[in-house]
Amino acid sequence: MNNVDIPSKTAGAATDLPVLAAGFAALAHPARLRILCHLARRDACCCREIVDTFELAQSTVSQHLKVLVDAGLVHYRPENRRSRYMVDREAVARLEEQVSTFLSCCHV
Amino acid sequence: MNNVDIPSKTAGAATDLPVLAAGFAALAHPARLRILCHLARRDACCCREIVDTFELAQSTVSQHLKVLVDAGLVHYRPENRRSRYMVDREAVARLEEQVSTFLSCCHV
DNA sequence: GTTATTCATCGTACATCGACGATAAACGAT
DNA sequence: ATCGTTTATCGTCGATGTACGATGAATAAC
Repeated sequence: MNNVDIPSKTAGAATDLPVLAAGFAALAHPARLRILCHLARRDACCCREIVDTFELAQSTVSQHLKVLVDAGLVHYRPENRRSRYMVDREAVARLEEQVSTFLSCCHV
Repeated sequence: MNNVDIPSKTAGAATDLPVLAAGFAALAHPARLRILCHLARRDACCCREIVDTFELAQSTVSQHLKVLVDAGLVHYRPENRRSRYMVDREAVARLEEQVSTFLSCCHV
């Protein structure tokens, strides 16, 4: 019911719509897009650096980061003082693939 | 501030992050993904047909359709009795392009 | 030990979402 | 004219999102 067969080149990859929708939701805020983009430029960031970069309270940034981490798009490792956030590039690539597959099926 | 320069092949296409985030938001619900997919299969649909297809109240479907229309992904023309909903395939293609551009910039 | 820094989490306040039923308008059919 | 169908919109209710300040824990520096 929540799966869609997609005529893709990658054989038999059905798309799980709730999962895909969750991915979209994680990206549905400009601040998170900016954060993700910022993370992608550097290799790793601590929360503080992002707070300094954007004009947001530290708690707000922490929340946005959590959303990205929960969505699996960002890696998180608590380090000594600063925590280490890193784009999970494979996950982003995977999401891009899924999004592309889904959207191209909608404009063939 | 909300624009990101992306090293894309398509020259000079800066991405407007609030706009992109709005696109993501429109797709951030499984029901809307299913509706969009359904619309893409048929050429055009009335609201009723979608109501019959999915187990949702008519008002709910109408709301979801409105979101898709407001996001510019679906065309809307009120016809005699039934209204006519149609995927705007160019808009979807455009969004796919923007998403791809943004996401690939995040996993280079 | 004390202090400063960094961070996650909690609580709060407000806005928005998502579902539904009810309703009214438009229209075809009788 | 009346009835049934289709649809958009309104109101409501609970859940979720978004922002912030406050707080406490961990740790580096002194």
